Amino acid sequence: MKNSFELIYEVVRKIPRGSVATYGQVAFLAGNPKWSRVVGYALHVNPDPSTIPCHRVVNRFGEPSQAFVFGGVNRQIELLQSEGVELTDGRVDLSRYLWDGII
DNA sequence: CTGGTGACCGCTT
DNA sequence: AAAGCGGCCACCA
Repeated sequence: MKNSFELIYEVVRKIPRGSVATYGQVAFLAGNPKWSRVVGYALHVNPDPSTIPCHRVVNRFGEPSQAFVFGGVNRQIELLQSEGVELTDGRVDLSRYLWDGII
């Protein structure tokens, strides 16, 4: 019996490199579109940041979370750029880099 | 044990 | 069309 967090972690772990997914997308793939909040908390505990690319998860506006205490809010932008994701005005073009969910 | 909060989103009026 | 509200899970005090 997997907890909701496990499902969320698995979905986030499946996010391909060079693409980004939104909390709603992860929540939907996890099985419940209303888990968007749970997704945020799941990444908050982020038990394994090495395997869980939380930096690839952005809010609905394509911006990184404000409370992203991952070692610096800018850190996330740096990581995304390092993967090849183009950031526009601190925002990600969801139309171009939004993960289709087709792995 | 209970209450409240949190990296959010979708729906209703 | 816009604005406001609720909802789910887990952890903390």
